[in-house]
Amino acid sequence: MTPESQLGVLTSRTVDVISQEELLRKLKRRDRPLRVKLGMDPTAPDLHLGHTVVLHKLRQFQELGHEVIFLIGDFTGMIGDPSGRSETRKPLTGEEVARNAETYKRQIFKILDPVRTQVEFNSKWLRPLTGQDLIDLASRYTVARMLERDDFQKRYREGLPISIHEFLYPLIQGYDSVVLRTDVELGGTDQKFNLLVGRELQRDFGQEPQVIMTVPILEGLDGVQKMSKSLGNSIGIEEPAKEIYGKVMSIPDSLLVRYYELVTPLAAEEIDRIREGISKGSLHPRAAKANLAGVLVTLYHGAEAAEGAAAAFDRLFRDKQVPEDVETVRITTTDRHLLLPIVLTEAGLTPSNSEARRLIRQGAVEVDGKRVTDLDYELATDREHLIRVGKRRFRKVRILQGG
RNA sequence: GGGGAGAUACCCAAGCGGCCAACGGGGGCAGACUGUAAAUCUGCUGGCGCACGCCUUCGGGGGUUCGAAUCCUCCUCUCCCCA
Repeated sequence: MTPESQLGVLTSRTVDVISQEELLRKLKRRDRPLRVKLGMDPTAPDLHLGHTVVLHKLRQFQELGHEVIFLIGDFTGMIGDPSGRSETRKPLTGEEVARNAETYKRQIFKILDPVRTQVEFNSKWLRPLTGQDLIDLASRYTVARMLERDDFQKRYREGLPISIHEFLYPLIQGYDSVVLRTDVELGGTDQKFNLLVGRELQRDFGQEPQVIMTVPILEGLDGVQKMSKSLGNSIGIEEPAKEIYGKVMSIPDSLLVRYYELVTPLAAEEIDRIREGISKGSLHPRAAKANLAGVLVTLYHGAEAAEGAAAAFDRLFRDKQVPEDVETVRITTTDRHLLLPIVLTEAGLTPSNSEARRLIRQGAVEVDGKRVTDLDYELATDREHLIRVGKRRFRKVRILQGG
């Protein structure tokens, strides 16, 4: 592939590329593969679709023969990422870091090619730094420039706290690029500032500055906020096939094409066809979404799992049938009967009796196919009951005498 | 170093001695409608064998009071102004 067409592929579906000219120049040099860096915190190794946006982009680099440096920020992780909340993070033990790293590898290699991926830990070169080294590093940047960063600026303006050590985070991240002699660094758009600091520092250290590329931040299930586990709107790539399938089906239509673009490995032409089909009305959004769900489940669990998930989904929601694999719970009681709210909680269908009562009052509970709104409803022992809470919580419950 | 403001439930934000488990908004959950979409409407949103009852909760500790999220005191944290 010519450097020009490589550039076309690599810059598609990105937000910033600083700069295209430099990237092209690097691509043209062809003396060695480019070193492309992605850094991640080792604290939350549960990757979700949001994380995969940048991984897909990295995969494209690999397919063009370049090398990925997957940097696990085990040192910076201890500082705490200021991009999020300013909560102090408990330091991780070496053991935890190692375990998280393994989890990362397992997850990222569902997308990345292990052969072309180098995994690094930044504690390797950061821990040996002396206080003097750190002061030297800190002297290379000014407070005014730090405050250019969006979230610092915003917090400063709004009178929210900013700890001094948060300024170290971008500096150190940039320093990693110096140590690794990175050619290109990728990240989400929220990383733009940090990535740029890396550029500046490399220049300051007499290196050719890295090109930085940012990819869009993926919206979560709510369609508005960024996908994040703590916001509860994420789809984890190691979630069960049925979960992934179901969650994908519930994304807003407005995100449909965006998901195709950002979190599937499908070719641009194919996505164009889908987009057109939807806008012309020849492809029902639901069908496009089912296809998307299938593609994603296949990616993470294989084709067979995807078929199973689709079948289970249709059974439950299209045919309105009870799922095939409902978990059975046994509850032992000394009474002859048990009250429904208590059974719900005991069976793990509701977090508390109060919540159970609320749901019953609201008509969200069915026992053996019949809606029950009586709080005093009692379940008979010696036989199995099928209980449903809301749309998708099912459980078979058997109440045993005993005690 | 001096002066001022503030810390309330998942988030924002009222309350400023009893009527407060705590207004309102967001979020979440549930029902109706659907394509498990969106939009919309409605209800719920601390726990307790279901209660005009009890327990826990308003940064942390101690105190005043019949009674405190509300008053006093000490502590911790945050912001602003001056130096």
